[in-house]
Amino acid sequence: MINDSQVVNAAFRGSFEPALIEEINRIGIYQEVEEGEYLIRPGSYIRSVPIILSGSIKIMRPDAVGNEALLYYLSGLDSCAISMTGSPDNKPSEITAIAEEKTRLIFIPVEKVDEWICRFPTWKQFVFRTYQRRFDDMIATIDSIAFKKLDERLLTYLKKKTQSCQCTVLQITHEEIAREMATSREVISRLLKQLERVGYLRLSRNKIEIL
Amino acid sequence: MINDSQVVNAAFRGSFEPALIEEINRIGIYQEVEEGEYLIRPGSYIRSVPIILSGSIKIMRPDAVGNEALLYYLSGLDSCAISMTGSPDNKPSEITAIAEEKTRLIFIPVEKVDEWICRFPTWKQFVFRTYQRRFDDMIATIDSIAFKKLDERLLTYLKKKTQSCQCTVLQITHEEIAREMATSREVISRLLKQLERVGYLRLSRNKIEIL
DNA sequence: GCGGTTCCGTGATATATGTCACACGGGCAA
DNA sequence: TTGCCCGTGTGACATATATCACGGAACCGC
Repeated sequence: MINDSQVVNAAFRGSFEPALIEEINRIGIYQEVEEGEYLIRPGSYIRSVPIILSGSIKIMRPDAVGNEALLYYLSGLDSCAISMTGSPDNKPSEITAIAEEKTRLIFIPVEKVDEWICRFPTWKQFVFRTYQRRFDDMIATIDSIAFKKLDERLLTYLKKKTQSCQCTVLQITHEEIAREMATSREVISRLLKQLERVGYLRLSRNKIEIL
Repeated sequence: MINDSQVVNAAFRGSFEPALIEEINRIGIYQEVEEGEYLIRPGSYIRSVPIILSGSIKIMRPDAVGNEALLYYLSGLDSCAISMTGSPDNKPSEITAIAEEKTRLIFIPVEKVDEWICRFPTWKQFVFRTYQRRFDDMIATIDSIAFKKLDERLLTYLKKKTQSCQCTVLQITHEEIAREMATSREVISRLLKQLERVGYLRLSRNKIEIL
C-alpha cells in the first residue's frame, strides 16, 4: 500500500525543489476519483486547483441545451489552468471536469498557488507551462472544429484517446463520442463503420478496437 | 503633442502602483501601429509582450492552406496571453496579430514580465487577469463555432465589432468577414443580405451600417 | 469618359451534416 | 423462455454550408 506522500514525492521529484514538495505534501489534499466521476460541474465555485498525479481528466464545455464540446484532456502532472486564477470576481465555473479513468490528484488551494509563485521558481515555471499547454490545446481544438471535416476530427479523436489510455481498445459508446464532438450518434456510427470497412478498426458493442 | 510617458501614465494610473508605472516607462518600448499592420506573424519569435494602450488588435489562427480563424480581440489595457510565457522551448508563434485600427502599445520584454510578477502585486494580478480573459474568450469562440449556426455567429461577430470600434458603421468587406469566420464570401454576402432585408443593417460597398 | 479592378448579388448545384424512423441483436432480469 | 433496454446499422430525407459561374455596380487612375 502506497501512502499519499510517497505518491506525491514520486510524481514531483525532479520537477520541484524539495521544499516545495514538502509544502505540497503539507497543504495539498490528496484524492482519488473513479472513472466517470465529476470533479467540477458548471455553476460550482472553484476554490482549489487540481494537479493530476496519475490517470486522466477530460474538460468539457457544455452549452445551454445539453450539448458539450471537448476542450482538452489533462493527464500526468498537468493541471487545469482555468481554475488557477483565483477568479477575483468569483464567477462560478463554466466547465465540466470528468475522470476518464481512475485518477489520483492533489488539490492546492488557490491562495497557495498564488503565494508559491514568488517563493518557488519551479512552481512559477509550472504554472506558466500549464497555461501555455492549455492555450495550445485550445488552439488545436479551435483549429480542428473550424477547419476539419468530421471524419478527420474523428480520427484525431481516436488517436488522442488511445494515447491517453495507453491502449488500443476503447470502451466507449458511439453516443458518447458524438456528445464530445458535438454531433449526433448516427453520424459517428456511419463514420466509424466507414473506418471499419477500410480496416482501420474493429467495432463491437461498447468497444472500438484500433488496428 | 502628448509624449509617450504621459500616455503610459494616463493609461496605467489607478491600475498599477507608481513604482511599476515608472519601470514600465523606463523599460517598455512605446510603439504606434496603423490599421492593418501586422504585429506578429506565424513563425516569428516572440521576445516581448505587447500591452494595448488604445486601439485594438485582432488575434487570428491561420491554418496550412490560407484559412484563418479569429481567436479574440485585444483592446484597452489588454495584453496577449499567448506571448506572456517566455516560451522556454522557444517555439515560434502560431498566431497572427493585426491592428484593427490605429493602435498604441507598449512592449515589455518577457524577462521583465516574469521578474515583475514577484516585485509588483498589481502586475501579478494583471498577468493573471489577462490569462483569465483570454481563456474566457477562447471558450466563447469554441462555443460559437461548435454550437451556433453561421447566421447567429455573424450576428455576434457584428456586435463585437461595433463594440470594439465604438461605432455603428463598419468599414469592412464581406471577404474579410468570411476569412475571419472561416467560411466563404458568398455565404456571408447572402446572410448579410438577409439581415438587411430584415432591417437589421444597411449595406453598401466596403461598409455595413448597423441600425 | 474609359478600362480595369475590386466588391457585391444571386442562381444552380454539390457536399456534409443533422434528423427521423425503424429494424436488429445481445444481454439481462424476471 | 420471454420480454425489454440499450447500443448499433442503415435508408430516406431535411438542412446548412461550400463551390461554381456569372453579371453588374462602385471606385480608381488615367
